[in-house]
Amino acid sequence: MTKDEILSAAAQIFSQKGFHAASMQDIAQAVNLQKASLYHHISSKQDMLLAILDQALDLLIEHIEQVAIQPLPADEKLRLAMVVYLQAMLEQRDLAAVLLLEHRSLENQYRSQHIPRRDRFEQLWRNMLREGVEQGIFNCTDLALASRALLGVMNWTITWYHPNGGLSPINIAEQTADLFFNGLLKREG
Amino acid sequence: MTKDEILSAAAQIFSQKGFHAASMQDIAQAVNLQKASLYHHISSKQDMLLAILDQALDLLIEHIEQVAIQPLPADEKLRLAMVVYLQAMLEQRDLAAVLLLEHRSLENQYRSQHIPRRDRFEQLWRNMLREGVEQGIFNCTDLALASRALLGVMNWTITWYHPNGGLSPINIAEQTADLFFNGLLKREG
DNA sequence: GTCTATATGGTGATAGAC
DNA sequence: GTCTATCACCATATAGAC
Repeated sequence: MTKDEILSAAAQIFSQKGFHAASMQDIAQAVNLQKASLYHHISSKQDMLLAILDQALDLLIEHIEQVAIQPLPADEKLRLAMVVYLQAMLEQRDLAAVLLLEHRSLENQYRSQHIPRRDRFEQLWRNMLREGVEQGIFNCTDLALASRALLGVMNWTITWYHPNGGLSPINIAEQTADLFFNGLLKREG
Repeated sequence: MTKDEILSAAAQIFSQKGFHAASMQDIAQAVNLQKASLYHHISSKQDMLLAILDQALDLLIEHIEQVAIQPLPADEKLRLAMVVYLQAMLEQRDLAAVLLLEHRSLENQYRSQHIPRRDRFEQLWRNMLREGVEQGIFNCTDLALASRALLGVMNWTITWYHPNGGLSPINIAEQTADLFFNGLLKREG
């Protein structure tokens, strides 16, 4: 048994039941161990949560940064980032769900380790929006609000997506990007 | 002590700590009772959660329905609904946060009571989108996806809004509606 | 309607054998 | 590295006095 296998099982259970409703017993059972044996690999339940959050954030940051550094027009870059982000999110649903919905279960001491990385992640989105404003192609009066709207429209997907629901991740990603870029209203003419 | 006072305190604590992390002890303390005394007013913790979810949903449905029945052009109607919804949500943050983030802590038997109302709520949004499509003013190929994007951009607000954060609810509501209607891209010309 | 006391069971975590 | 056994604690909920 490896630490990664345990974290993977834990992520699945945390995402299904929520951090506090999930017990060490549940996790041990999922990997066919006694719960005491888990503590050979991890030091506490909070420690597991932090590890999962960091792992999820690393995964997403890595994807987004690869897009962010490319010399593309801001609209193409942001669209690509949205598609890449949504695909990664929906293909690693357990990790993403824990990152987005369980991060508040982190106790203060652990949270202070995690927060800086999360800020950097949000900064990536804000910077991509800023580029578009500077290039005169984004219509955006408040960068902070726009980046939160952008994250909202993407992150909320984790609350309703099911892999057998008819829409594929790429399909969802493209349509969501279209809607966010063009808006709901039909253009005149 | 009334049931409503207890539910109100419970909503605040559920929204702060999450349902499972909040104890009956916490709630009793918040209303200056012994935890055993709570059971004179409510029958279980799950019962409290269901009551809060229903209360929150009632509040929001009531607001949205009042807008939905008005004979307005679809774009004006949806914009008004968004503003009304966001204002109600941000002014009743505790209720809304429990509704949006803790509903999955409901056990199956309780959930089956709650789900039909929730479906009706989502149907209200979908219908308003449909009206706009029928009137030829909304650009929307997939009603289900668009309504989820719409709910995402609004509901995510509950995860970051703080009343002393500079932006007022009405301010947030107007800007969010603008962005969702017009899109991020600047129009040509 | 609120209290004290308690039943009953699960929790995260540790000790120490193998 | 995994086990059995156990600790100390907290959870939801109930019983019954006042």
